[in-house]
Amino acid sequence: MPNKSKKGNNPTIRIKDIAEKAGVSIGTVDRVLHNRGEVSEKTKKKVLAIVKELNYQPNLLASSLALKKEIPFAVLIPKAHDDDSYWMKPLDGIQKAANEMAQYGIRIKYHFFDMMDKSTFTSAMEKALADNPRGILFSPYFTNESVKAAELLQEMEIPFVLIDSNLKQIDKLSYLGHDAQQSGYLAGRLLDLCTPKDQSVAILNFGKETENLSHLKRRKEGFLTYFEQNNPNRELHVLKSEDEDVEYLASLLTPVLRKDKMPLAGIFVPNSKIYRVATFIKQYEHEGIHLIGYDLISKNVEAIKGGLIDFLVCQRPEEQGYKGIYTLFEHVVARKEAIKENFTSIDIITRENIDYYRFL
Amino acid sequence: MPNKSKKGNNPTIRIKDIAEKAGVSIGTVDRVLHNRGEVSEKTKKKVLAIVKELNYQPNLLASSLALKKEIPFAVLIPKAHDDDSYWMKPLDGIQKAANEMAQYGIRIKYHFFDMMDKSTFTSAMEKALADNPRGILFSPYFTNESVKAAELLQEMEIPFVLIDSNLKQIDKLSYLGHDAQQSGYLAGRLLDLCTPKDQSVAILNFGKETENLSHLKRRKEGFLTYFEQNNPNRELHVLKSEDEDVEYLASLLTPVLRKDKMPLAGIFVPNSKIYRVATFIKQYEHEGIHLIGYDLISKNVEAIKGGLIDFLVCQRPEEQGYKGIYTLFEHVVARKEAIKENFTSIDIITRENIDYYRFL
DNA sequence: TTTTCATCCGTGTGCGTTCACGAAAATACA
DNA sequence: TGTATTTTCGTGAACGCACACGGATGAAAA
Repeated sequence: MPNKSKKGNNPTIRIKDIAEKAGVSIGTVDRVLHNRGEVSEKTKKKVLAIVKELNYQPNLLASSLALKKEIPFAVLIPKAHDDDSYWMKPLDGIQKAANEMAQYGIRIKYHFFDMMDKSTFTSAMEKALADNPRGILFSPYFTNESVKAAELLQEMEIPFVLIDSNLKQIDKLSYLGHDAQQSGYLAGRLLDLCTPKDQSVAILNFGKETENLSHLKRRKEGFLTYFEQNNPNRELHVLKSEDEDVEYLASLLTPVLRKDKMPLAGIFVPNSKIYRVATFIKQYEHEGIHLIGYDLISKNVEAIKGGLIDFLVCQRPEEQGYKGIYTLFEHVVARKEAIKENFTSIDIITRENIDYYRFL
Repeated sequence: MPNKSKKGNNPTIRIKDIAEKAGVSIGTVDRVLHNRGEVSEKTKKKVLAIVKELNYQPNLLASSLALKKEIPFAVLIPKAHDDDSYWMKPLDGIQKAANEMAQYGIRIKYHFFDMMDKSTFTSAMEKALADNPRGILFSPYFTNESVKAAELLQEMEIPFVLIDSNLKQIDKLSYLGHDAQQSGYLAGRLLDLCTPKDQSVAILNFGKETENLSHLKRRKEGFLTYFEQNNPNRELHVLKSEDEDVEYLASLLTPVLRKDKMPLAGIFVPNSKIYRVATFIKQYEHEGIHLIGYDLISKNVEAIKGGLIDFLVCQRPEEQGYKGIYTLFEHVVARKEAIKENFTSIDIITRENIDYYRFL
């Protein structure tokens, strides 16, 4: 009899069904499927043909039940300075994925590196490799070191996914992140939209900032490109703050704000530090200046709810972490193909919709 | 020996472990866990205590492998008029969930009803109930009929989740949808932001529109509330178009557009029909009017990319479908608790970020 | 012909559950 | 006390798959 397992109309085909149709035993089919040899070319071809014909889909449940060994994954991301840090967020997503996949034997080992110190990245990667992970998720924060690591991983045939930033030239399993240039472009659009055309806008970088430099650069490019293409007459200030201190900010911004002909109407900060500017705006009572920044860290959330920040651009860091692990899982356990470049959406957050952006 | 299954350090505890510790057989433990009687109070308590002590987590894989019977779910949503219809989107999400959960024996039966005809809802619900589903996902499009159905489902002890609209007073497993009022409020904010304060804005309803009326009402309320609270001096036109025809629209809008003192600067349509207005704007060359509407149906996508629409508010219908099924699954198979009111995010879509809103 | 060895393949066991079946223990009734 | 019931429990076979082990076959070497 074929199989009457689930009483559904379209019977699920099992290894046994293939075996019967091919006139061999399930052991043989198994050897073919995992191609671990010990089977003649002839029967191998026959089996493969039938597998294809019946469109056999292995039962993941039974598979990982039988295959009772662990599957170690490694995660390599920057250390979060505190609980409000950006890098807590991918971690949340990763942990959620880890919980869901514990059933399938997935075990995740975390390694953190210091964003100030390249050597910690390399040594963390070495530690990660020490326990022979079946897959790695990491953030290629330091480009050179990451390229080297990626090449090593390729040699060792360990699949890896990148989150947050991309290594374009490298053949990874997948990249999960946002399009930084486009997000800057979007920020330009939003700032342009909400400020009078005859006033100026500024982009402000924090100089001490060591966060993902290539991202910052590309966000800035996108922002500037927007005005080039859509409003070239707009006066633009490109500012750099050497300090995060409010007094320093005041000394930097006040001269720009004072200009009479083209007063400053909006400020864009291409990372999560926008809340610093919000603090300045509040302390010095400059309400009315429009602010756009990045990321749903709690200080920013507070500022946007208080009406100090107009827009936050959000790159779904939790989703990056979650999907990153999920992609590894699907590749290793379910042998599925992955999407090479998987851009997360660029969310526009305002005071009005922020409460509905809770990632679970 | 305890168990050395996964070679992990913290051993997964199995039914067998509980049985041994309680001095009974696994059959007994099983009976206790599924409390299907035939076990004395005394041993039941003992087993339960040990289950709790060891924090036993059943192995879903083994469970659904052994439990080879099907789990039928029913889905009850409005019929999509065509492939570009809004109601295709939740369906996509539902189907994605269905594929993932086929492994666990989940089988979904679809029932569609006509948005013009209440009786089709009732009869579809009857059909759905006919094959004793273990869970139902439906859209309570017709409130009265839905309340009745919900009460029936409660009696029959069939868990159900609602998508798209909510039945507040009803005790459902979960509601998945957006906050309609707040999305209208957000639309007000956006339109206010991108139009000069001394010009007027309009909200336009299509009269023939039979789509989810309570949603439309609440979106409108939110929109009006925004202006009441934030810009009460703004001139507001509340329009109703009896026809979707461009000529009719022209006859309706032209007088409003012509006003010299407070020319019309923006139009809000509280549903996916905004593309009709876009067509009108283009044909009658009224570029410069800002448009805000709902939903990523392809006609709207086209219009937003062409620069005719400024913003689309998106309620993630695919996610509603996906999560709806997922919630049922978790409740029925994994016996997890669900979140009663699960609002999806209210996404702001512009020409700049639309390409990154592909749901998979 | 018998022995040796490599190649190819089938059988059987176990993964953690579920559930039917029937046996044992406890209780009822005579 | 013995028998009939009822209650309570243990046993074993699946579910689909992975893999170890050993058996069969045929060709080459003795």
